[in-house]
Amino acid sequence: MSENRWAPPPVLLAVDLVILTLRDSRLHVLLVERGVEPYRGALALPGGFLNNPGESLEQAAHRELSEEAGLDAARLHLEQISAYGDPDRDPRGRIISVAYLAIAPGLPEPAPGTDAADAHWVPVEEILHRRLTLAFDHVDIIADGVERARVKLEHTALATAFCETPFTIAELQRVYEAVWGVRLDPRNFYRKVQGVPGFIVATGSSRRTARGRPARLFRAGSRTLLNPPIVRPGRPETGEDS
Amino acid sequence: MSENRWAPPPVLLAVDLVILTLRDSRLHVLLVERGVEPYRGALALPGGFLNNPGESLEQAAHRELSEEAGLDAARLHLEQISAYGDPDRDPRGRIISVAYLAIAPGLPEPAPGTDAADAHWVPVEEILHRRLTLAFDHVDIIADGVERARVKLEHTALATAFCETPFTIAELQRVYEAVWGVRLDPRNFYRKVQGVPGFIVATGSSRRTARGRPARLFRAGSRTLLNPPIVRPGRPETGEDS
DNA sequence: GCAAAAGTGTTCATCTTACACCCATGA
DNA sequence: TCATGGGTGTAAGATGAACACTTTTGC
Repeated sequence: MSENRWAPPPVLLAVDLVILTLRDSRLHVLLVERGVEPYRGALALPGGFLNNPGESLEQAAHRELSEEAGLDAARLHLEQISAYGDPDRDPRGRIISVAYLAIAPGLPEPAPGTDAADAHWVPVEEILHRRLTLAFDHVDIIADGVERARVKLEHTALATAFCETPFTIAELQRVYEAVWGVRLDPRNFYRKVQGVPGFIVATGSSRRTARGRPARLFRAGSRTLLNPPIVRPGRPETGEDS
Repeated sequence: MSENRWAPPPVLLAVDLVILTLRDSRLHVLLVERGVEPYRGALALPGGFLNNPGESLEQAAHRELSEEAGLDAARLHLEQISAYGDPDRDPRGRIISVAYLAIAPGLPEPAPGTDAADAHWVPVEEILHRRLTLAFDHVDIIADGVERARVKLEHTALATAFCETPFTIAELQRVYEAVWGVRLDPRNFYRKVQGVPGFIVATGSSRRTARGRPARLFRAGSRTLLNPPIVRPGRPETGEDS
């Protein structure tokens, strides 16, 4: 920290949320339609300014989670992605945004009549591949959040945050497939996840499905770090140099 | 973002730097002795307030890097770690700090007489294991930065940022050993790093050492993402659950 | 020649992958 | 009994750890 005789210019600080969930086996992010300028009418991440003098960044994220998305903040994964501070990222002036990644089990379309009435689940693929235009730098923030989720699926028990408790191994597999955008062999996946000590724990009961043999039910284990990791199928080699 | 009729309270924004390097085969971080309250006389990370209205967070980090550490910002690894915003992290008031991780090849002790005269390289181990007392929440920030470096050594070419160009494979191995705190088999390491396409490229020449066969010299390749990864030796299993 | 560090070959255990096969259910 | 998804066995190939061994230097 430098000397404090000179007063540094204050900035505004916002918290934005990348809320991911699985709907119909596809990865979705929650976006809200902006009611005010700038970017009025455009889709944006839910979020808001840090407004309580005593609240931490994480507490602000929890508050926005319930205010803007109507989500019970308790019992849901929340972690910081990054801070975004380009001088021209917001036309209103110098606004630094701290983005958080939240992950929730499949949720219904936000109910009309609430604060979250103008919120919608949008497939991540539409934003990242079709480059749907969003407000501010929110496409970049979503890309960073999704990449974070992709990486953490390998080494942490993050995938269970996408599932209701209890869940089947097939449901867990759909999480990996949707987030990574790959197909996995169900037989090998079955053994692989069971081979990680502490990852998932059998509840003892089963669940009947539309057809086929009933699936055993599991809940998340106490272990948050996975070893051995659940490795992502290797992307194709792109040989360069020697 | 919420409505803008009500003005949110401004906060002060600081940028702090976790500058890592290898000295004598041990991981060190650069710390400065604080000349002003609070924490006068204590060791702290180099950093300062965001003071130029038009500068991005990353530009501010580069500026602090040259002002406080006397480092030519160009050509050195710099990435954001996280934002830290606990309400009571700074006794002066509400100050949010965005921390950056910088990695540099072995550098001399900062020269007296410069802005960086009160800066010192401190072994990371002393801070993390002996829990040396630092100003603010800087121990946590260093822990996060070191953990980031540890993880990224596996999947990215970050290790080359610790080395001068050109470097030997043994030097690269010392980076992995110091950051991970492990011993690696030189023969297997030798082949492993050469087996990752694009990671390191032979320059064609060699360097004589004090004794022993001269080592081939390499420079960083164009590939930043490593596959296959350089895997960290498995930490011991801690069996829980089933 | 000897010590030391660089670099190579080889073996054995383990992990991954692919896929044949069996199990339990609804229709 | 058939179709379907859940779950098990297993063999071939790839990977990784351990370590014997060769190469090239300074002394």
